[in-house]
Amino acid sequence: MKIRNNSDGTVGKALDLLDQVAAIGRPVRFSELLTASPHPKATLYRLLQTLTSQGMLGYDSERQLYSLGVRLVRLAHAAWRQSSLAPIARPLLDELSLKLAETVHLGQLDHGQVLYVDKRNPASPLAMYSDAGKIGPGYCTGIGKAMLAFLPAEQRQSLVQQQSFHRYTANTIVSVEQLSAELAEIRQQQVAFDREEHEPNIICIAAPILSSSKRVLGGLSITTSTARYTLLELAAFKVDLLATASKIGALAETWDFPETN
Amino acid sequence: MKIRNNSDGTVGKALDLLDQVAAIGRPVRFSELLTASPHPKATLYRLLQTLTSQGMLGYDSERQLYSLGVRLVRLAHAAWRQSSLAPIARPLLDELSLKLAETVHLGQLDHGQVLYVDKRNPASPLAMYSDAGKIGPGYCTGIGKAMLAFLPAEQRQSLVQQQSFHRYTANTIVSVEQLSAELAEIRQQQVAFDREEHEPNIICIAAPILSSSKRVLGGLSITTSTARYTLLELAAFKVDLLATASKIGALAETWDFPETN
DNA sequence: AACCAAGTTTCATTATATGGAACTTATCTA
DNA sequence: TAGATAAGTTCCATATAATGAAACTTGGTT
Repeated sequence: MKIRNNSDGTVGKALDLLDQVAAIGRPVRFSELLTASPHPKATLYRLLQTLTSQGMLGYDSERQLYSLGVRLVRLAHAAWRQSSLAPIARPLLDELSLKLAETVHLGQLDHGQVLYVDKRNPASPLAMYSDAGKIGPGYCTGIGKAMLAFLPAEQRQSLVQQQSFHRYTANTIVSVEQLSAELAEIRQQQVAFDREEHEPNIICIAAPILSSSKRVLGGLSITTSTARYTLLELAAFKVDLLATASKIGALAETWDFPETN
Repeated sequence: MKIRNNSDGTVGKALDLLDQVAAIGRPVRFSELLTASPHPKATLYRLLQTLTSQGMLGYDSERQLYSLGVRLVRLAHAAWRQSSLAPIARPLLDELSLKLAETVHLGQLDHGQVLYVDKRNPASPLAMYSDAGKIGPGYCTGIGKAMLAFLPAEQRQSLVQQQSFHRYTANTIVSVEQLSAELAEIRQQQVAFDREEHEPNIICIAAPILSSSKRVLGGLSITTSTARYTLLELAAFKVDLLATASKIGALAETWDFPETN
């Protein structure tokens, strides 16, 4: 899963360390990091010092625990604001979610995986970082497959190879061949389906968001459960889905950022 | 405002560059970054390459524009999840906001400024300057003053000195002396008020969130407008505010992070 | 076609990161 | 409580990576 082969010098090492702390998912001691670290004690120690002093990590000196720092949240807020996709798509997500009364996701591609950047759930309101920022597998989510399908052949094949397949359900795609065939099908259909491939009873229809030059900017999906709709019925959302996806793509292109803030 | 004196080597330079891109607030060209950069062309170029290859920056090759990268959003999501404050406080914010029917903010201290990490806005949404991930001044917001007031003396004085005062309204505190006096008052009262110091007609009552050892973990505020309440009436929320703040503080201490994810 | 600006690569030099080992706390154990 | 063990921190010669002046390439303009 973690294919970040090229080191990119010291900066790369520092950022990998951030990932390591993120992956653990809770505040962590020096020694715990050390056992899983490719670096010797002194090197790891200095990397942690640097990141802490920079605010990328927090350090609880009472308990001697490192955790991800507040500077990340600040930077991510700026990232979200200046992404051409998320702020533009907001009103369109509202509209789509309201019209269909179903959950809508907006995602972007991140190293072959899906990064969810926004979500609308008609029932419960959105809490910013609890939903946005989550990642999901590329090969067994609607958005993931939709985005992969419309990538340039070379990049697509490379990312397909990199998927680390895991059988979440009986329907999960678990081979490069299966996935490639599915992606070809998606290119023809213009939309991707998640046929309970990631979670039982959860199905979705998804489309890529493309620029005018057909570059993949992101993906859009409508998610529901088998209790509410069959896959066949879900296909009826195709028109609305594609319309919204192309609107977002068009807006993202012409978007001029506000002069100052 | 930007007191990040120590360079911390290459990693520090790279992170400063991220801040620079964030501050511009929109996708930006190489040359624009170069004019504002302390580094020569080649150095800046390689820093950008590294950050882009690491996913901390995105690069639109068609338009030759750099922007903050998706990896930041992923890391911030993890930061939010593993912060001891935000996930724990969630249900309590809901409860408080619902009970009082007013806007509730949760903040943390970041270099003397307030970083808002969560927000609850019941039915009537007041349009104002705050959202998760946003930062606000420490010296003229309720949360900021509440947190500063309860810091250890040495740290408090240092941060008070670092504030760059700007008179947003007629009531804004604009000197170190005024602020120090206000903070002393806040320590006695246990709560801080924002008396239209940041935005006209916006007032709030705020309290620090403290650990059992009286360390400042964050701040909590109830915000409203002068159209709805007077400052005096706002003081009636003190009991509920302090109760919720201390509940959050207690929970944050005992919180055991889930084993795995 | 010649020019200019923006972006990219090169390479010798310099500065920085590295990591083995010694050292200093904390924590456990008998 | 001493002694032992582990965890965290500092040191310093060496190796490695970052630097930046300059040359080069690319794309656009007159």
